[in-house]
Amino acid sequence: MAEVTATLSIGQVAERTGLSVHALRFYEQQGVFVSPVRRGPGGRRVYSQDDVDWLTVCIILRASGMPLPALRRYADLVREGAGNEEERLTLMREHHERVTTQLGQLTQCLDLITFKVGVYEDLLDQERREAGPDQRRPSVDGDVPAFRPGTSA
Amino acid sequence: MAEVTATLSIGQVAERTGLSVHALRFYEQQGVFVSPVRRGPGGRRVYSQDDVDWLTVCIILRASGMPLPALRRYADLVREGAGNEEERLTLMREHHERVTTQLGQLTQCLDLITFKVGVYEDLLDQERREAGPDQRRPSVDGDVPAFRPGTSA
DNA sequence: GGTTGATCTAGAGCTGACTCTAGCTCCTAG
DNA sequence: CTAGGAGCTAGAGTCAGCTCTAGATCAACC
Repeated sequence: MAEVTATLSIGQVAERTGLSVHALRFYEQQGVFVSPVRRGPGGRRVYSQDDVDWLTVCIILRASGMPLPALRRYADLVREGAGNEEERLTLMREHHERVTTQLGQLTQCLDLITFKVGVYEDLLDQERREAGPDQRRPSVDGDVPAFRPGTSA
Repeated sequence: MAEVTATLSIGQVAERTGLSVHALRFYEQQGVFVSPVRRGPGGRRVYSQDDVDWLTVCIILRASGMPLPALRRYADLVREGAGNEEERLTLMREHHERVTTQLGQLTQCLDLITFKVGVYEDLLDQERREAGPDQRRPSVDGDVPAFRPGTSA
């Protein structure tokens, strides 16, 4: 047992995960950790590499919009141990769907932005080409040509 | 002038945009509309098709995480009329960046999920193949094999 | 005339995810 | 021995983005 499983303080974990110490305590209180965070002398939290690994997963899932309750649910299942893989699968598949939906929306948005950016670039280009400084058209009503969703390259 | 530019009540707009009437009033108060929403008899809001079109754009931008203040800023620029295309371009490019960043994160998350789903599917598959009902292994500590970011197909 | 039902305004309330504060305990260095 | 810094707990505060409520108005139908 010469394994010195590096233990980390809350500050160190904050530093290497990018979460704040506040957030770490908050996550703990929310039951996001698989194993209860151990305590060292003086009641201080002691984190293991496993904790950090788990947090890394949590951070990715959070970044993709998984709500904390779902994260807790997942942690609960993992904590329970083998035998509930179906539930974990369900949870992951649900999130998979959320994420793909989101990807769709983002892509649609990217279409829109690309379209708008193109329009404005053309406009500015044209302006520049057309004449020297100070040449203003009567103002296009509202916004440039309407974006028709699905009209992207 | 035989153009009967269909006018819509707040309820109708809510219905066809999917926003709540509350949200519509809130957006208006937040200055998200390009032209002030007109009022009909009795002070009731009267929306035009243009308003709905604009809302459609707003909804897409919101869905991709553009904050309301940015939306307002954009509306301000459009309201001002031609001449500020550079600013609009900047705004859009900024959002473009946010969106691509987000797309990256989501993709990373999708990798993770796909990996986990694969693991659980294999596990369940194996279990099913291995024997009839009730056969439980001593419990895999923590979670299945760690996910190494960037290990996806 | 009475009752819906949609709207209106102003403002309070809610949710999620943190973030911050106060007051206290430790540990370490000078 | 004391000063500083990191940590602790409990709980309050914040922010975005809505959502809901109350109390009033108004048009339309029975």
